Amino acid sequence: MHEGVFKAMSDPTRRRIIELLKEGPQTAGQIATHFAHAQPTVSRHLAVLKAANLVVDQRDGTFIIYQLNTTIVQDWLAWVLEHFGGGHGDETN
Amino acid sequence: MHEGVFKAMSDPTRRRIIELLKEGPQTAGQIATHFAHAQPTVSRHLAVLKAANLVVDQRDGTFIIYQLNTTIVQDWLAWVLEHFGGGHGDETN
DNA sequence: TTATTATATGTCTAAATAGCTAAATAGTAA
DNA sequence: TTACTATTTAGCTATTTAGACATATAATAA
Repeated sequence: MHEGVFKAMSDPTRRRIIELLKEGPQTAGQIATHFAHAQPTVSRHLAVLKAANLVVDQRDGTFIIYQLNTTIVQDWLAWVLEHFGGGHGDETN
Repeated sequence: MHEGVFKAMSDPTRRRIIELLKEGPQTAGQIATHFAHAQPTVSRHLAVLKAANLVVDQRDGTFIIYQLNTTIVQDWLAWVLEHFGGGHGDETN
């Protein structure tokens, strides 16, 4: 269920993209300027984030605007806390 | 800093090992019985968790007992919450 | 010493990953 | 239509990864 999110989160570039998008939606090109990578490389990372449903995209003319899917991020955080936080493992049983 | 932890967390088998160890220390062999994988495969996963400092091991005769490094798990959770939780990105600045 | 048990490590294979350049696509405008 | 811009996709390479089996190591016991 959260497998894709974990995989997406395992890459530092993608984590930075998520942090960037926390400050607001951005164009694929704008996102790419924050990295030393070639633009297609960043595009691939965006595709991974999109496949994990962590971001949503929306075309505006020739631009494609990426936006954080806050719900998924929050759900994942809750799941992570439930499974690895706390102290004794199964307080929900 | 948390790169190793993210990588370790990205594998489902390792996540299950962490969940198992939340219930208490276990022998490498005991851990292995919970999975369909060959013993060396589980041993390799334990080595990854150990490299990420997520677990600590301690020999007891021929056995090696693995234990969760709760501090690292908590630190990672705090870091994840700080970076991906909340709503506006840089409340710590 | 030898034998046995528990675990790790060597070595290989198949699959996945991240990076690149080049080419394709989608939209806009002349 | 052509031309231009923004972005994705194709195709490739190098690296990493997870899995397996075989072998090595470490501790104990006889």
